[in-house]
Amino acid sequence: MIATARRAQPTLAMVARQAGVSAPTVSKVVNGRDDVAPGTRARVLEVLEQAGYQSPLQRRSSVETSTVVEVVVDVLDSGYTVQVLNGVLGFAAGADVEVLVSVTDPSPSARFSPERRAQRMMDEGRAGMIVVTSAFSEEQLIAFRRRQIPVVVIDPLNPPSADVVSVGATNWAGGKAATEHLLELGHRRIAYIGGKTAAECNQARLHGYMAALMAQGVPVDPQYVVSGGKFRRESGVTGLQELLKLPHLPTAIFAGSDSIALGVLGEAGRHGLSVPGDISLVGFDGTKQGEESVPALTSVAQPLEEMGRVALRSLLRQARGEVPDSHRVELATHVVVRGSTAPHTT
Amino acid sequence: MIATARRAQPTLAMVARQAGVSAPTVSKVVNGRDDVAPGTRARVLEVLEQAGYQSPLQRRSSVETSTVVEVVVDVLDSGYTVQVLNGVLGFAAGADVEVLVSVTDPSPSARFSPERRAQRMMDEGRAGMIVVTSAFSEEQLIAFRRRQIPVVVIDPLNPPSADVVSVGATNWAGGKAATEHLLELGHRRIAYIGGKTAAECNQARLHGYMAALMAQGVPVDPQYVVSGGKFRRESGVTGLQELLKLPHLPTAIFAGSDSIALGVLGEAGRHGLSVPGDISLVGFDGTKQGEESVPALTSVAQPLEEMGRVALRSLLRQARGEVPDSHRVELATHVVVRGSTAPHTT
DNA sequence: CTGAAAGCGCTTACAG
DNA sequence: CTGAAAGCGCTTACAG
Repeated sequence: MIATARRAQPTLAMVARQAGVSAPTVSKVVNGRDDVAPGTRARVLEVLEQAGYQSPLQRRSSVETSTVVEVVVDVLDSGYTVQVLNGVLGFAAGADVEVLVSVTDPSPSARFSPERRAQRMMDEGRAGMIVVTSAFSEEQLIAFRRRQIPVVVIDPLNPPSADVVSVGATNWAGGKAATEHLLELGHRRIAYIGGKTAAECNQARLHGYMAALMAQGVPVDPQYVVSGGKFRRESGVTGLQELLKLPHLPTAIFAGSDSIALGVLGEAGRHGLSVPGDISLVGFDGTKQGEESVPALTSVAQPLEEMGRVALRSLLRQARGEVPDSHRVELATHVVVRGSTAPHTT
Repeated sequence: MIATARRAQPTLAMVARQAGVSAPTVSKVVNGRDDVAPGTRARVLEVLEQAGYQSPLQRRSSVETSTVVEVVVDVLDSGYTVQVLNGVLGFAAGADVEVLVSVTDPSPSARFSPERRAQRMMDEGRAGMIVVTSAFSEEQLIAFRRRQIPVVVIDPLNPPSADVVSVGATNWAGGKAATEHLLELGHRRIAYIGGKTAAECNQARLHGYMAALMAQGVPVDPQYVVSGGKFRRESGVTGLQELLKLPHLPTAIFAGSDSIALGVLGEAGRHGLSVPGDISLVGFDGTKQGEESVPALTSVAQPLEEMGRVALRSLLRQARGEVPDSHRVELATHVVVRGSTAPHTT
């Protein structure tokens, strides 16, 4: 598909002629003066929009200004976000793009409401937005698209609509591979401690886990499936506590995230359980924290930096007016075997 | 001190009159045309600079544009940088400031040389720069200041000159407190595994350690002072290996950073040494990683987020033309006692 | 190389 | 509320 050839930039005078008013009147509308009749204003606004009028400031900034993309994150605490951001930053350095990081405003008073955010992005001539948070609703994301602001969502909680470009990882395949690894080690009582139940990625991991068990003819025991609150340590702590109440402790646990796995690891230590001696443990994400824990965590690595890179590349393509090949890209996960898993001993 | 009252923005015509040339000539200089005699160009440039001429684009952007500060980091791998950045982001959200994160270009070809960076910051009307890397030399930092670009350095490796504002932590006091903690637990053979030897903060920590020992009449044994390469895991790994060669293993180790301490922790495990059973271990920084290791690390916490906040506040003050109270601020450290230290047993 | 003249795009002040 | 007229700040085309 070929980008529409741009007509010459319309001037105030051209807009005025087309709207059937004088240049000063258009000037007033553009500058938000209030001495314009509502009907006139509406008509002028329409022509302005339709003609794609840009003030000289806007026009220049889109030419001379460096490209700035905005990355919206919840908070930079998890290794997950940091690694995605690293990927974005890495690609940005090579592409001569600058990266603005903004944190989702936790307060509901919403100084940075999506509305204001969109307006600001327009004003500042930002190239687009990479979303690494679930703070934006589907409708909000689509609203950005309507304003022609390119958006890419990283691993959205809900199945992404075709109107929003998203980058994720092969969660189902990863969950399956993690469970297969444990099965190969001889484990049969394998538990899953999940993250946010409704999250698309959590469901995919859970179903990958179930698929692996079923393929081996191992029945899925609902007692061994613990839904966590979030993809956080606490979920691992409470998750293991629940499992400890069961008559038969599982011999292996697949955790929905490295954070959860690290929670399990800490809690196991507190109960005198050895990992991998008593319990084999697999995480998900492949974060640095998991790599550096003792024992180091076997984990399903998501290519987080790669996801950041791909997100930025896709965003820049959109900004150039290219149509993305696909509105959804999933990058491969792979199991990294480290010290937290061992063969099942009877 | 009162900020100088601003004169009305000079126009091209005013500059032209003052330089004794016509407006078109000034226009050419401003726009970098090459049909201007070198002497004329030099004279015009001087008047432009002295008069503080801004193009209409620059003028508006400093009024209408949101405030953007740039944070320059080496790479977002260490918890240290991430936490400082979190502090900056937190304060930024409240102050309606946007944060641009840029990574020090590792390649020497230097697409982002300090020169180009400074130019870009001027062009884009950035409010200033927070530096969390040692990639800039003292001279380069001062060069930024000369161009009126506010700069704040976080915990510089070298003692900061009075021309550059810096924010750090009380490293000496922290090193002393860490060592006192170990002394109170009854330890006497206490080693120090340091980071970058020449770094100001490393020296301060080392000397705090020595001060604590000397105050207790414990001789400083040079064998127990291991200079690490960097503030990284590897230094802890090799540091412990060196200590293991000594006839008497220390009963406690004060590491110059949490990363080093985690390196020690891992290596200790590999040698069958228990922490804190055989060796008590104290880190420095108070990072999340240290908090989440098993056992959790006793550490000298730096108020990293606070440092980020203070840095941004100071930067914004500079940007407003206020003179900082001090060119150097050190925020208090404090020992957080966790599982990696225990009383000395004989 | 330089600058008087013309021109461009927008805004302002004000008469109706 | 509207717009003709004047003006502002900058740029362009070109004569010298």
